[in-house]
Amino acid sequence: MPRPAAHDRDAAVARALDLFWSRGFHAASLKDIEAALDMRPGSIYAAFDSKQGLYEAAIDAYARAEADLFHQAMQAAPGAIDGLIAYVRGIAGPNRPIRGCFVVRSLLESAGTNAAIRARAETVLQAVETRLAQALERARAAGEIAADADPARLARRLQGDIISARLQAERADGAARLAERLEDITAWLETLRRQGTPAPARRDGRPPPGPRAGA
Amino acid sequence: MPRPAAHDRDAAVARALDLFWSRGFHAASLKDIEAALDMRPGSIYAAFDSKQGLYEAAIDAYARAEADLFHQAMQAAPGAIDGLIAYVRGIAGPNRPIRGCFVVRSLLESAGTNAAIRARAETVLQAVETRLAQALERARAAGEIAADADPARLARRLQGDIISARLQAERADGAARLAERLEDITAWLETLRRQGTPAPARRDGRPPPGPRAGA
DNA sequence: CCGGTTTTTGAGCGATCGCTCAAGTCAATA
DNA sequence: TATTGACTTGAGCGATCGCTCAAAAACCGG
Repeated sequence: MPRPAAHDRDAAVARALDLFWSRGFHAASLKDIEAALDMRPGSIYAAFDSKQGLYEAAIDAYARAEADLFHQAMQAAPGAIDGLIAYVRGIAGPNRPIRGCFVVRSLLESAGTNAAIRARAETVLQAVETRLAQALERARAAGEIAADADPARLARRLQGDIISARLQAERADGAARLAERLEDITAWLETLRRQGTPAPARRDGRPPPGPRAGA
Repeated sequence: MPRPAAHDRDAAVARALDLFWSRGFHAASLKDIEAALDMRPGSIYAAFDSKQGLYEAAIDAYARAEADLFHQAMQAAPGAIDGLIAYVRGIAGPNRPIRGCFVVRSLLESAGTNAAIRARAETVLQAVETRLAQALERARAAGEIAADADPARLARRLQGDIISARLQAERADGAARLAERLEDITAWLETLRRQGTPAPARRDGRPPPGPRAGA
């Protein structure tokens, strides 16, 4: 009975993400958006309510894509540290943009002006941090890294390092800068692994001792 | 003969910096600027040519202030590594804002929209990197860190870590996050120092061997 | 092929944007 | 104290902003 939508919502959000990623929220005008999505204002507002609604949809899509990449890397790897290394290496993998993290860009731009976007960006960053902490906790439980390592703190550092590496992609010669920083991160992860127990299996039934501050 | 300016240029730029720092370039309207500087449009344009001119003046003032802090820390310290540690600690010192780096914010916001600001931000980042590399080279020459360390690469990593630490200040509970990350950086600098030659003085007249990749 | 429902269109709304400039203000000189 | 000339003021410019809505278009079930 009804007329079906002429546009593909996911594709539209993907194009919006690309636009917002390169121009930011304020500098991307509705004229830009109309051109990028090949949609007229009425359709855009029917589908996304507002420019901000579209931006939030873009953040969500980005977060989902990032989570997928993470879980793919973890699932394909034999151990948690291997998975983290694969994930980090994949950041400069083929078909991946040489750009800073979109969520970080969102957080900075919205910091003093838009509480809703800021909150969404924070939530995503927190979710990533938790994901990393869980992987590191798995690595600790499996004896891949030191039994007294602090997964939560290590996760904060790892996330900071990844964000920082990706930020370097925004500078001149960004690809080389990004690659170098990713190398440093993987080297650090290897260092963590070297501090684990040589035999991966637990030797007794007792849980490992409590955490200490990260290296 | 002429009427002297009623406003203090440096104070005006400082207020503009604070405004741009919290709202960014696009979201800071001229109404906001008029209020922050307590100046009317005519005076603002007579003094700074354009909103962008004021922004560039703010970047320059920020860069100068950062350079001063760095040189003060280096001058007061007995060695180059001590100076770097003091500088890093000072980032969370009293009277210092709990905020991400203004130049990074500028780089990200201007990336896809404003080549002039982007170039200025890049130039400042490059200058900071060079400063750090020179300090690390001094540390290497003095035997404070390993003779085969790569000051340029270590500088890129150190700058990335500092930027990343300051970025954490933009998140919830930013002060604690910032402090933790700064601790990690100083711990890393101490590690570098432990890899230097125990006796600080050069043992012969020959220069130390060439650099290798950083730890 | 028509009637019913939904989507798309695009002109254009009021608000705000960055910015200009003629008039007014004020301090230093003569 | 009158004159001079730079600085300040603020109304308001044209352009653009995000957004609305009535009309036209398009698809589907009957």
